[in-house]
Order: sequence, then C-alpha cells, then structure tokens
Amino acid sequence: MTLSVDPSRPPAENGDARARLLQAAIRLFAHQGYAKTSTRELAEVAQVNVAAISYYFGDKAGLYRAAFLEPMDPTEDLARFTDPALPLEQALAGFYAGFLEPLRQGEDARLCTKLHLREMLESTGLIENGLARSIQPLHDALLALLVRHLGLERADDELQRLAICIEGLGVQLHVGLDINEDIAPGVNTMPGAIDHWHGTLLRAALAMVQAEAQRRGRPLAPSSTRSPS
Amino acid sequence: MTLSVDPSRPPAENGDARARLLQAAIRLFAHQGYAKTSTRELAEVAQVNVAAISYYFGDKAGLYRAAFLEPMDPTEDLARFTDPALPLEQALAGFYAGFLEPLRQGEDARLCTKLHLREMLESTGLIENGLARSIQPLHDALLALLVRHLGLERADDELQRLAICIEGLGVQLHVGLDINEDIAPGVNTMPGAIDHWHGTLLRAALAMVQAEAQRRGRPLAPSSTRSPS
DNA sequence: TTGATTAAATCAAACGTTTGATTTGTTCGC
DNA sequence: GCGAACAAATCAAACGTTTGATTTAATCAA
Repeated sequence: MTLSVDPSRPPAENGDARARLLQAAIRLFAHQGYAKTSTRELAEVAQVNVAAISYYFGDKAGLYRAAFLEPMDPTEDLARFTDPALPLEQALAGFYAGFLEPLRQGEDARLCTKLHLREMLESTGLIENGLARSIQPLHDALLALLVRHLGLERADDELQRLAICIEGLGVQLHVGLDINEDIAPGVNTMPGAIDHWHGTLLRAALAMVQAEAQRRGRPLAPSSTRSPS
Repeated sequence: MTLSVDPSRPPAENGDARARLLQAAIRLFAHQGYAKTSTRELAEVAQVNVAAISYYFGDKAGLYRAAFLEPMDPTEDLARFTDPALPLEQALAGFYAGFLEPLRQGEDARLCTKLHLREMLESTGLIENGLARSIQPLHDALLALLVRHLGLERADDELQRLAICIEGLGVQLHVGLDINEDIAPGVNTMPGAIDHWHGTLLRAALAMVQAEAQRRGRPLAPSSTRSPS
C-alpha cells in the first residue's frame, strides 16, 4: 500500500502541497466532476507534481474522498435548531441559517456544497457512507422538531413529506444557484440576497408547518409570523 | 463530415439502431454521467456497433445532445396551469402535475428528468441553449399566475423568490428521488406515493402563497384549502 | 420474376491520444 | 549518508474516433 504519509497528520514543513492539492481537488471536482478531472490537471492547478497525489492520498479516489469528507461536520448545523427551548420560528431560522452559511462565505465553501450535491447524482459510493450520515441526523432532528411543535406522538408519512419539503427549500438554493440566476436575474447577486432568501425560506416553512397544523386540527400558536418588515 | 444521415429525419426502415442508441444514451448518461459513460458501453447496451454512434450522431457529444434535447417540450406542461380561468388551487395542482407525471410513467421518463437535472450541475453547455429555454417559460408563467392571484401589477424580487420556492418543491422530488428514499424509507415507494406527494406539494404551495398574500396585506380568498381528507 | 446496380447500414480492427499509476533519478535539510 | 520531498520519464489500459470491408435493402431494366 502507498500509505507513506498519514493523511490525518500532514507533515510539518512541506510546502503545504497537501493543502493545495485538497483545495484544487474541491475546486476542480466541484466544477467538472470526478471523471472529467485528470490527475495532471489537479497537480497543475495545485502547483504540485503528479506523484504527490499518490504520495499524500494513495490515488485519485483517495484525494476525492479526502476533499469530500474532510470538511464535513453536521454537529454545528444541528446545534443551530435542536434546542427544545427554541420557539418554532427561531428553530426554523436556525435550520435555514445552516443552509445559507456556506453561501455567505467564500467560493470554497460554495464549491464544497456543490461537491456534495453532485455526489447525490453521480453516486460514486461515498454518499451512503458519508453524505447519508451527514443529512440523516439533520432530517431526524427536523422531524423531532416538527413532532414537538405539532404535538404529535411520532412522525407519520405526511410529516416525513413535510420535512422533506422544508429541507428541499434549502437544498434548492444550492442546486439552482446558477440556474436561478439565469431565470430570475438578481435573486442571488443583489445586495443582501442571502438575507432576503433567509426571510423567504423562513416564512415559507412557517406557512407550511402552520397549514399542516390546521390540517391536523391542531392549530399552532401564530407566533410572530410577520413581525419585522 | 459524417452527415450521411439527417438526425432530424431518421431513416425510415433502419433496424431502429438509432432509437436503441438514444434510449441507451438516456439511461447510461443519466445513471453515470457523460464522462463516465464510454462509447463502447453505449454500443454494447444498445446492441449496436461502436461506429453507429458517429454514423448517426457524428460523435459522442452529438449523441448526448440528441438524448438531451430530443424529448423536451414544455408546451404541454404549460397548458396544465396557464389558463387564466383556473382558480389558484387548481392551477397549482396542474403545475405540480407536470412535475409528477414523469414519475408516474416508466423509468425512461424518470431518467430523462434525471439527465436534465444532472446538466444543471455538470453544465456541458447545453443548459443555456436547451434547458433554460425549457424552464424559463414555466417560470414566467408561474410568475404571471402569482401576479394575477395576488393582485399585483408586476413581479418584484420577493415574488421571484416565492416562485422559485414553489418550483423548488417540485424539483426537489426529482433531485432527491434516491436520497429521500434513504432518509425516509417508503416516501417514494409506498402505494399511491405520487398522489400523496401531489397533495403535500399542493398544500405547501398554497400555504406559501396565502402567507405571502397576508404579508402584502392582500388576503386571498381561502378557496378550498382543506377540502378532502 | 429475375439479376445487376446502388445506397444505406453494420461490422471488426486499428488508430492516436489521454488516462491513472508507477518507477527512476535528483534535491535538500539534518 | 540518510530519508523525505519533489520532478521527470515511463507504463499498461482505456478512451473516442476512423477506416475499409461486408452485409442488407431498395431500385429498375430486361
């Protein structure tokens, strides 16, 4: 095996070749996919020799795995809305804040999300071991939140669909990042675009939850659905 | 040039090799993407010689273009909800019916949708010339529908976001077709799953629109939000 | 109905290129 | 001198594409 270097413990004083490779991998894999990205191109963008890929990550698949799994930690996203003391509106606001935060940061975070979304369609096999473990807790936590605020005993099928819809609104922002800008110019580039989106998603999710509460005959405390303009 | 056969006018009585190639292309490209699908695999699945690709479509990219563009026609989707006489609920029901219909049909239609969604992330360049022309009319029609029922003069930014959210719910069904089944087993496979989804999406969209109407101080006729159980 | 003629369709084989991975040789700090 | 880090050269395999030959189908004078 070519495990000359432990990936979890990068060597102390190399010219950060490993880090440059990782960043180049995120950028290139996100932009053009796994198959269309060659090791030579990766090495060229990272300003690193081709052999460094096998040196640090074993092979191309290892580099992809590292770029995919390394910056993934759902715990902080969970912490944004799982507190049972939070009212529904603030919990949902925290839920969507987790979705929107990558958009506020640099392009690297956006590309990282794009890499994960791409895996949903390409399915190189990492998704079941990596992404599922990342979004399953979010889904379960959202279900628990809805069960609590709707006063149910447990989540039924309709609640599963409601949760998926709420999540879908957040996913859609990333999936359609480029396309939405085409069909509705400005929605993602106008000043304060992300804040506007946060408000829109939050109001939409609240409306969906309240409608479901009414449908079940368990009307919700109206909270402050339309507090600030 | 290898234009021995006009692609827009397939020869009358060939051994449907062209059709088999197209179907294999939709299936393979949708499943594993463009780069990961080799011409040899395409020919093998289609039970056709490799040279048939260049014979009928010029090259691999031409086959992809044909598989992507040929089965695309937004007009019938538009007809489902653009009638100004339709009440909001029925119009939205028709809107989502267009999203769900590919799911009712065989796997081919589903793969065709998957192929289009994949292009959103891969962006081989066809999306600006093909898919944009396909979803832009749908978006504009949905905007017009919302403008009409909300009593507005024209679509502002918030309405753009609302429209994108409504569309996003439908897109999410296709994007997360596999993943949703993982995180919430049964949602897509249970008997009547598509009908359940149609109801959920419709109620969600109605709630979003009505919430937006309230936010603008233009309350909507409540229609029959919760008619049948 | 024949048999020759022509174009369309199909085929196996090979082309040149690019791919991921490996090996070999060099450089540098210690 | 020694092992880590890097660069260049090299490898077999897979890729998309092309080629020339072969088979199939349609056309038409006799």
